[in-house]
Amino acid sequence: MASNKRLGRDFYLRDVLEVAPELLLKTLVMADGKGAMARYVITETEAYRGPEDKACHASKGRTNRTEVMYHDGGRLYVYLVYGIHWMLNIVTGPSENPQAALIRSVKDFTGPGRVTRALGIDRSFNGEDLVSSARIWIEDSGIATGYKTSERIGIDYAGEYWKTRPWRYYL
DNA sequence: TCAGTGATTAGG
DNA sequence: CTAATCACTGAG
Repeated sequence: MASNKRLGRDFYLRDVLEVAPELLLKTLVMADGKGAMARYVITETEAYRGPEDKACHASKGRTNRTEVMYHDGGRLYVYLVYGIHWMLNIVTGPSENPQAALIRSVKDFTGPGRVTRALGIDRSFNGEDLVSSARIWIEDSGIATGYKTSERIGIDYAGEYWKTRPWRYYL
């Protein structure tokens, strides 16, 4: 029987290159506070890894915006891009080690901006802790899987090396 | 193919 | 204060 159990801190404390692919097929759960829960299976992620990664916001240093990425893994990093779209990221790794996994798609909602629109994610979720939050968390479906990889999308500015890292993971 | 949109950042 | 940039999307 599938475990349907909330993932604990240890899951998120590992390197983003381990966590990002393992998020595939896990279930993102949203509770509305009135007893209703919506469940979304994660189908596409990307890894952003440390100050050296020119595509990672932490490559520009520690700022108010990037502060949450310096926390222990398990927090959410939510920011607005192009003035329109909220991006949902899961902070990974130990503290002082800025990394995050971008949730690009869940089942039925393809594209990071569409995911947050469908789920009602906005800046109020920035910093939320998936390990203790009453309104959002991730459950282990107990299903193992294979996956594909590719270059990350939308980071042409990062230069040839970082642009070509195969850090996008999808089913 | 390309405009929209506004938070964030660097710089004067 | 100004100006540039942007981990995207939908319309045409």
